[in-house]
Order: sequence, then C-alpha cells, then structure tokens
Amino acid sequence: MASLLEGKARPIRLADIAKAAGVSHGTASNVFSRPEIVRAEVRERVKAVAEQMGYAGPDPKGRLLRAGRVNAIGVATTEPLSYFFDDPFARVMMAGISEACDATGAGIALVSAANQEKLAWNIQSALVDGFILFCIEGGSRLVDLTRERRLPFVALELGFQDETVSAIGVDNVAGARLAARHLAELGHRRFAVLSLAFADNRTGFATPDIVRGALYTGTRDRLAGYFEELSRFGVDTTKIPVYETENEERSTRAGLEAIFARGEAPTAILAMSDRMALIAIDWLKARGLSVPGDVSIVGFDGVPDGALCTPPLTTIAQPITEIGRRAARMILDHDGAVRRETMGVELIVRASTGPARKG
Amino acid sequence: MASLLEGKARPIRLADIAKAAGVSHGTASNVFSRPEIVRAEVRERVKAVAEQMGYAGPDPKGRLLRAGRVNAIGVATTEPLSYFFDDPFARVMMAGISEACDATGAGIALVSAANQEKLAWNIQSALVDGFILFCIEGGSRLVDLTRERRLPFVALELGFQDETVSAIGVDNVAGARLAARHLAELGHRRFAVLSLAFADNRTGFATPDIVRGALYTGTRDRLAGYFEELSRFGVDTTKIPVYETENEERSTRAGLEAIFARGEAPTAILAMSDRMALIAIDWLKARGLSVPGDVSIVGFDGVPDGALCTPPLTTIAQPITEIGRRAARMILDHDGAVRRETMGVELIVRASTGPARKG
DNA sequence: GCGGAAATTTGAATCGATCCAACAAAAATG
DNA sequence: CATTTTTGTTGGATCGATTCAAATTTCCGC
Repeated sequence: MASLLEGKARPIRLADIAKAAGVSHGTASNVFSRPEIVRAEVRERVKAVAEQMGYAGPDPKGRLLRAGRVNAIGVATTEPLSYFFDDPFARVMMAGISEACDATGAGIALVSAANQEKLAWNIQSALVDGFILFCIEGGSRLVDLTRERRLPFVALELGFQDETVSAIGVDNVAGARLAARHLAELGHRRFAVLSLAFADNRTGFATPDIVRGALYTGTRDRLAGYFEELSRFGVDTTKIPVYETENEERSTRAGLEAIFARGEAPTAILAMSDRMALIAIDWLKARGLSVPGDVSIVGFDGVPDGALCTPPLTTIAQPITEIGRRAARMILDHDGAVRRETMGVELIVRASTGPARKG
Repeated sequence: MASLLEGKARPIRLADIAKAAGVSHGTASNVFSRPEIVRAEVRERVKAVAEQMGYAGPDPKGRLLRAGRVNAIGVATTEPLSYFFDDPFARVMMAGISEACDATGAGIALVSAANQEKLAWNIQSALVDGFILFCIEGGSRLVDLTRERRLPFVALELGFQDETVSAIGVDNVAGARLAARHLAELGHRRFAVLSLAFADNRTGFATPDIVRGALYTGTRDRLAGYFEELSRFGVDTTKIPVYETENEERSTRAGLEAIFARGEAPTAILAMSDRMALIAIDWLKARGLSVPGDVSIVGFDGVPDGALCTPPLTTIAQPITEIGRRAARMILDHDGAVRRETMGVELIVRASTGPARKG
C-alpha cells in the first residue's frame, strides 16, 4: 500500500539514503561532509545509493540551521536593487566587497526594497551573517531596522553621530578643504556648492539653520571643510549659494538653474559628488559655457567615469574599493567590537579646473 | 546555580520568550507570524517580554527550514563576482532580474568563484530557490553543477544543444543575418569576423572543423547567419577570416592584429559582441583608420555604452532587460516545466557603419 | 446556569541536516 | 592470548522556528 504512494515528488533526504544503504544517518552525513573518516567500502556504497536514488546532496537549509552560519553578507540600501548595478560609486564599492567575499568564499545577498514595509521585512528575513549598509537617503531608518536584527553591521559613510555603530568613511573635512584650496589657489573667488542632503526629502538652497540641524553630518562636514578653507583665502562664505540636491539628474539641474539665475555667476563649483559634478559639466556645456574656461568644477568620490568624460573631472578621490574590502572584512572577521575607520582622500587634478578668468 | 550561568551571550530563542511569558511556543510563534489570531492581551504581553529580553525576532534560519522556501534566486557565473558590476551586458541583465525580484520581494544572491572547486561548493551551498546561469565561458560545467542541485534553473543564452535545460536566448541566426545584410547593402564585400568562443580556452582563427565541432552553438549560429546572408550577396564566405577571442581586451586586440596583418584588409567587421566592437573601434582609431570611413563595424548585444562611444555603435540589440525579467519570473513562478524561449532582436543603425569605399 | 458555537491556546510533530558521547570492531602491543 | 589503541559506527540531542489537530476557554442566547 504505502509503496504505491511513494511516487510522490517529495525530495529525497539524507535519512532516506541512510536507510536505503543500511547505515545510520550519522554515517550517511559523514559520507558527505567528512568522507575521510568513513571506511572506503561503506562510503562507496552510500554514494552509490545516493546517486541511484537521485539525491541532490545535503540540503544547505538543514546544514545552515545546525551550523548557525550562513557564510554570506547582506548589502542593503533603501534604493531599488538596480542601484547596485547602475550607480558608479556603488559599483566600485561592490567590486571591493566582491573581492573580499571571493577570497573567503562568502556569498553576497543584495537587500533593498521599493517601499518601507518591504525593506523592514527584507532586512528581517535576509539569510546573512551581517550587513553592509549603503547609507544614502533614509540611512538612519536603515540603521535602526538593521540594529533590530542584532547581527553585525557596518555603515558606509561616517555621516552618523551615533558612535555605537560601526562605520567606515572618509575624512570629509580634509577632502573638502583639499578641493576648496585647489580652486582658491587657481584664483577663484566666486563659488557655488552642489550639496548632498542635510536631511531626507529636501532640495533647494540650504540656510544656516538647515546646516546646523543636519541629520547627515557627512554633508555638514564637507561644507564646513569648504568654508573653512575658503575663509582663509578671504572669501565671504556667507554669500556662497549652497544648493541641496538628491544627487540625481533632476534636482541637480534645478540647482544649477537656481544658482545661475542669481546675480553673480560663480566661476567655480564645488560638487559633493562626482555624479553631480558630471551632470554639471553636461549642463554647463549645453548652456554654452566652457569648462574650465568659464567655470571650474571639482567633484568628490573619484568614480571611474570621472576620468572618461570631457573634460576629465578634477575630484577628491576616496579609496572606494578599499573601503568595500574593509567593510566586508569587518563583517567576515567580526569580533563584537564597534569599529569606526576614517580613510584618507586624495586630490586628483584633471582638466575640469583651471585658472579663474580675469575680472 | 543555573541562573548564575545564564549570563552567557547565547542568543535568545523564541522558546525562551514563550517560557518567560508563560505561553506555548505555538502561541509565541503566532504573535510574530500571525498576530491577528492571538488575543490582544496575550499578544502585548509576549511582545513586551520579547522587547525586554532583547529578542531579535524569529530567526530566518529556523523559519526557512520549516517553510522550505528561501525567497531568493541565485545568479551564477564562472567569472569573478565583480563581473556583475563591471560588464555592461551583465549589468543591464541584472537590472531586469532586479526589477522582477523587487516586484515580488525576492532577494538576489550572487554566486561565483575564482576556481572550480569553490564554484562547485558555492553552487551546492547557495541558499536559493533556483538559479539563473550566465553561460559565458565554462557554461557547460556550470550547467552540470547546477543540475546536481535539482533546483529550477534557467540558462541565459540558448547556446546549448541540450533541450532538457530551460533557457532564454535570442534568435542568433536572424540577428546575424540582419547585421550582415546591413553591411552588404552598404556595398561592403570584404569582411572579417570577431567571434565569440566555439569552445573553451581557445583563441585564434577558427577553421571549419572548429566551427563544426562547436560546443557553443550560439556562436556557431551567429556565424551561420553571417555567412548565409553574405552568400546571397555573392560573397565567398570561405575567404572571410573568423577570429575567436575570449571577448576581452587582449585577445580581441590580438585578433585585430592578425586580421589586418593578412593580405587584403576588410572594409567591414562583424563583431559578435558590443564589447569586441568597442575595442575594435578603439584599436582602429589608434591605428589611424577612420570608422566608418575606412572600416565599418556592427556589434551584437545592444549595451548602453554602445550609444555613448564615438562613433556610436551600429548593433544588433537584444532585449536584455526583458530577458532578465523573464528569467527571474521563470524561477519565481516555476512549475516544473522546461521552457525554452527565443527572443527577437533588432538592428540599431548608428554611426559606426557607412558605405563601402570605392575600389 | 446550561448547551453549543466560536475563539484561543496547547504541545507534539516536522523541516534536514550536524555533532558527539558511547559503543563495537579491528588492529597493534606486550 | 589478554590488553590497549585505533578506527568506524551508532543513535539521540540539537539548531529555531512553524503547523495543525486536539483541548480548552470564552461568549451568547435562552
């Protein structure tokens, strides 16, 4: 009777093999996970039975539960999944993470979600040993959500006050100063800033109040760096327009419109990301302005695209790949400690900056 | 006594909460997975206990084992992990896959490995409900390995004789014919082909024997398409040099060297990938040859980069994003059937092709 | 206060493996 | 040949949840 029902497509378990081969499940398990400790004769017999019954090998689901370790790290963001494949900064970062994972055989699980509830669920149910968080917009929510999982995690970008969170970032103040000094030394005195977000869901000119109340301290630090350095050159920083964008096409162009609609056009633009800088170059060229003839531009990040555009972009390069590698290592070798690392940055002078025009 | 030892950092389980709150595991489980069926008063009490004990929520590892479903799909290749973030074709494909996954809340696990043993292990131990295989070099091995997992999988690229494998690909013959006709109609009569691999680990001019014995039938079909169409225009296809590359920089340049070292230089190049086509444009320009003045080039794939280079690339566009979407859907809605889909392709004429020079 | 329907709660079974202490058999030693 | 050692095998416990049939409680109307 029962044998008639066995046609069911129920997948074969290790226990089935053990029974069929006449050994205990312990031995059957050893045949697959530690073949060297089981007698050759038995080993071959079990393997033959497994082969013949069409056993797919030990199911990782079962192994996982026992082992407790997934051997994969989750990379999460509030952007849609395609962000990982589109955004140049993310891509370079992922290359670094991939490298570290490849080296240890760990896997990568991409986590993201179109909406907030899904994000929460995806974070809660991701099968990973830890998370690397891309703290773009909505970063603080992402951190809160992840904290609840009680797994190790690292935030990329140190733009967090919260000292209890492990993070890797760059020295934003120093980088910003490098950029500002470079332009000032070229003789520029009229500036505009294309800024990253100070808080979520805002664009437009930033007031001192907004800057003081910044949620993203990384943005605040970069601005502080710009201003500190420019002050040393006698520039009145209170007159510098700072336009907060969402680091994408639309709001960046809106920012440029707004900046150039004001009385005195800047001769130099400090962009807090290469992405904005590249959009700016494009916008300026379309407007008939020469870069760097009429306007010089310095970016921030050092993505590969910056080297390929026309003119090639002068920028503050972060060691993006290295940050990715370290973040992955931090999760893989996690020891329970909170680590906060600040990496150095480097000014890369290309052709998007030149001497200020006379007058 | 025992209570003194409880300081151990052993993570809290659902059972601990149940005991502490004085309910059964069943009820405790329901509080988290189906809160609506438990009495409000009990629900709040359990939640309060969980909160107070620092419970991280039901562990996905446990849930997974019971549920049997991971809710994630694996994307595998024999290239290193960074391939997913570097290669333009892969990136567009991933965008399509991401889209489908985002829509259903499924996750993506990237699987790859530097070496063969690791690849096997990674495929065997990936926590996924199915695989999408990028069948580049070593595709057949990848298919064999995946088949052993007995999970649903789809091969991208139909270049497989094996009809028992689900696959999505494009009509290679039709695409190739489109490319060849376009060039022939422009008056070209002297051709060269930059070919994808016919088998693993080979580069150099392909002989008829190699073509006949092709492991990758997709490559063979494209070549057949080129030849069929050119024959109709009276071109002697036996004289056309076909150089097999590894679809990367070094071997493609070597191929170009070899092709142009021969007697009569071609006036048109048929490249089986945009990647090779772009490398060819670069190589020709560096050599002082004008594209399309001296040499016309048609690519294959339709990656975004092709539209941005100078001159913009004429190519056979595959519906890459759509292929990715369908592949993901095939895994997510898997019904046990083997599906083989062939998508149409489209000739996109840009500026890398022009009339053949007189003489 | 009672019967019966509806709403909750219980606890054993299950998912698919790995680990390990205990035991058995074979081999080496005195 | 008795006694260690070495080598292999066994079967119960465990990982952390979910499920479901059965037991219990609550709620209602009469």
